[in-house]
Parts: sequence; structure tokens; C-alpha cells
Amino acid sequence: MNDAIQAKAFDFKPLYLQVKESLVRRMIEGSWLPGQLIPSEIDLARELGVSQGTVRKALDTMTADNLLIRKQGRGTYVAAPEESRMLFNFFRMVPDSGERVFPASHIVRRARGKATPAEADALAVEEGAEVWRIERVRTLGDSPLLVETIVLPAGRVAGFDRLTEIPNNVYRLYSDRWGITIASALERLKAVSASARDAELLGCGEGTPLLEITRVASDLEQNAVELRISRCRTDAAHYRSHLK
Amino acid sequence: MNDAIQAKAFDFKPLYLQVKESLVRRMIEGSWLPGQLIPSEIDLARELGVSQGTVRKALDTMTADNLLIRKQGRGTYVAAPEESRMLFNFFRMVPDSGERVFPASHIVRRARGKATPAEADALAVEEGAEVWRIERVRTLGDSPLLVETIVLPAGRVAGFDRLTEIPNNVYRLYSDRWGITIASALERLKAVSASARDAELLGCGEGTPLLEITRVASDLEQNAVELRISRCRTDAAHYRSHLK
DNA sequence: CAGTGGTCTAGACCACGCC
DNA sequence: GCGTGGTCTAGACCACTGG
Repeated sequence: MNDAIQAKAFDFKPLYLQVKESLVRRMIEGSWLPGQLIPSEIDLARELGVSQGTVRKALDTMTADNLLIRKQGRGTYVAAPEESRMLFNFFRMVPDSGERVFPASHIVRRARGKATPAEADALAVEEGAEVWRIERVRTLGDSPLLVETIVLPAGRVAGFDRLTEIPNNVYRLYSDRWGITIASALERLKAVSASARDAELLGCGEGTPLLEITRVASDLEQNAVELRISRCRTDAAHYRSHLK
Repeated sequence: MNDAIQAKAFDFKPLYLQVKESLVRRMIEGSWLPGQLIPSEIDLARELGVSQGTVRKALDTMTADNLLIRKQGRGTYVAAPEESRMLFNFFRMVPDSGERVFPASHIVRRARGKATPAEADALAVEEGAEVWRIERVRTLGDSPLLVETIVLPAGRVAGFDRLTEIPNNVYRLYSDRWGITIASALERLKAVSASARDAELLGCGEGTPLLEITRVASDLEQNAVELRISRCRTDAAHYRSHLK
């Protein structure tokens, strides 16, 4: 990092961003694993040949991106897809009562197939490429909350068919099994009518208004990894969004 | 700020947060108005008796909160409720096609009344307190997108009845007319069925699934200022949410 | 060219967790 | 008491804007 040359005119990139990229690369390549304690600021600064302040700025932006977790007095850890963190960051349906309950999941179907045009577009794969589809029902407390279909490119999840069980927290599965870190997701929400199948699985009337969430989740390199379409009952829960 | 005394044990507050609070107070009290150029870092540092780095950290967190806009080479400005910024931060419905279009608005009704229990709870006023209600239809391009009811505590908007016209961007109205800055909002989304009135105003069938957004917007002091319930058609548009 | 915010550095001290 | 991240300072230089 000493010898990084700052071009004069059009491609200036601050040192702390170069540091950040080099640290993110360690996560991508797997030399830094989720949950792991990373070296202290002072060690990183020495290793990279920059000041502690510059390392700090890189670590701070990574913390803001939820890639790291810093604990005063203990050190800096690579963020891990733990239940509580995932629940808070990526699962925005909450009971109207307010308390945050962990949802349970029940797999309805698991099948291999060929990507539809819409799926191929969302996942940036060829139309007709092999994909896995998982359909499951999630419940909050006793009553069914939503039914969702998760679509994964078969090429990214080798040996998927050998899994005997699919856990509730699939992002942790992606991480543990294939080293895939979900770093961000884009959700598009619409209101739709419950189909006969929705009604059956969710125990509501056919035609009941449901909240449909179409999520495309991406890894550290911004590549789409998962497409998920969830259809949610909203009679006792809602989607929460904080704006500022 | 020189003489701020740091208590030893339980109520430590970093200097840059004290600086931040003192600067936010200037906005609340109206000595710093939206759109205004504020003094340079170095001037603020001298005035407050702290280092430039501490002022910078305060300004950076305020920028992250969308309270300030910093422009290299020009200076730092108090964020203003301009169309484009509001559209980006607070209006999350976008056409499925993707381009961001400015919605138009048409007022349907404006009336004074007494707060229902639900309204009183959301706005933190007494049940039965005087409120203004505005109902309007918003269109995106040619077709109606949503119908919404805006509820305002009458006490916060003196002279509301003397307004001859209500602009599309009401947050700018709150700012210009009553010095109220909307700093954050909490939205709760559900799927509902179009009522006969919804259907009439939106030109859709009764019972069509609509996306219902219940928003409580708050000012710089975290006091609820506006309750807004929007019911949106989602046949050609969706609510966008970015998670990370 | 002067003034602003943006980056980078070096060093001091504080709050916290753990042994 | 030691090591960590968190705060604060002082000063240098860079990138950008506008007169």
C-alpha cells in the first residue's frame, strides 16, 4: 500500500478505500471467515504500511456496511449470519404487537428445474439455466405468516441435492456450505390476491390480499445469488421500513 | 465547549456528539435555516473551542442523517426539503419500468376534526384533539397511483385553514410555513382490499389488492408531526426497499 | 488564487473487556 | 494491567469550486 501510485487526474481513489477493497477481498477469498477476529488496527496499519487513522476509516465504513462488528476492548470481528442479526437486517415482517419473534419454517417442496426468463433476468444467468427451487411456509408464533419460493442457481450451490435438511436460516447455510456471504438485497413490494394454493398453505381465503415481496440478494461482489418471492398475510403482522 | 466537564463514570458523552447536539439545536431554533450555507469547519472549531477534527466528525454524522449536505470546494449546507431529495428519501413507490417520475397530486378533501384513538396514539396527542385531515390522489404519469389521508395536529399548523392551496411537496410546506423539518419516518406496510371509495378514486375494481402504507413522520426533536395512510395500486409500480 | 471540504498522518489519552 | 477500539488534537497536503 506504500507504493500505491495516485494517478493525477481522473482516477483518484482514496487510500482508505483501497484498504477497504483489499480487506473485502480477504473475505471474498475466504482468508477471513465469518465470526473470525481480525488483526488489531495497529497491526493492520503496520502490515499495510498506512497510518492507523486510515485503517480505522476503512474499518468504519465496513462496519457501516454491516461487514464487520467492532467491540471496544475486544477487537473487530467479521460479521456472521447469525439468527438475531439476520432477523434484524433482512427480515422486515414484524407482528403488529411489536415484539420480535423468530419465525419457524416448514419446507413444502424442493425441486430442480430450468430458469424462467424472469428468474434468469433477476439472477443474471442464462435463460433455461439449472436452478433449485425451494418452497416453504413460515410461521410466526402459531399461525402461518407467509409462503415463499427461493430460487438458487444450481451452479453456485454444488451438492445441494445431497442436503438432507434445509435450516430456517438459509443465509447461514450459504455461508457455511458454499462460502457465500449475503451482503445486500433489493426488495420490491406489491399487493396481490391469494391464489388457491396460497390460501391452502396459509389457511386464509382465496383472494385475500397478500403482501408480495420479491427479493434479489447479492454477495460481496454484488452478484445476484438468490431470488425469493414471499407472499405474506398481513392481518396480524406488517412490513417495517425506517426512512431518514 | 471548552469547559464541558466529562463526568467520570456513567454519563460519558463524546465531545463530537455534544457538538452535534448544539448544531442541531441551531436548526431547531431556526438560526440555521434549510438551504443555508453554514460556517466552515475551521470557523466552527474556533467558535466552539474544539479541534477541526471534532467538528468534522459531528458534521459527518449529521450528513449521514441527511441533515446537512457537504460540497467540496463550496461549503456545508443545511438540507432542504427539495423535490428530488424528498422523492429519493421519502417516496419509495417507483414504476415497474424503473425510471423515477415525479408524482402529481390532486386534493379531494380537506377538513378539520377530532383525533380518533388510533390517530391520537400515532401522533402522541390527546384523544379528541383537533386535527386537520387532507385526502388526495397521486398520479404517476397518467394513471392514478394512490389515495392517501394526511393527518396533522391542528396545534402544530396554525393558520392551516387560511391556505388557499396545498402543494405537492407538503414537507416543504411544513418547513416554509411552520419551520418544521421532517427528519425521519416509520412506515408499516400491509396488503388490503380496495373499498368502494378507493375503487372510485383510483379507477380500479372494488376489492383489488392495495398496498397500504401507514407512515408516522417526525421532526428534529423526534416528535411525531404527521400521520399518513396511503393506499396504492401496485399493478404498474412497487415499493422499493434496499437492505444491507 | 484563495477558500472549502477530503484525506492522511502521528501521537496522546479515555473507556471497555478480560485476565 | 494490558490490549483493544473510541475520542481528540494538530498539522500537512490534496481535490474541487468560484471569482
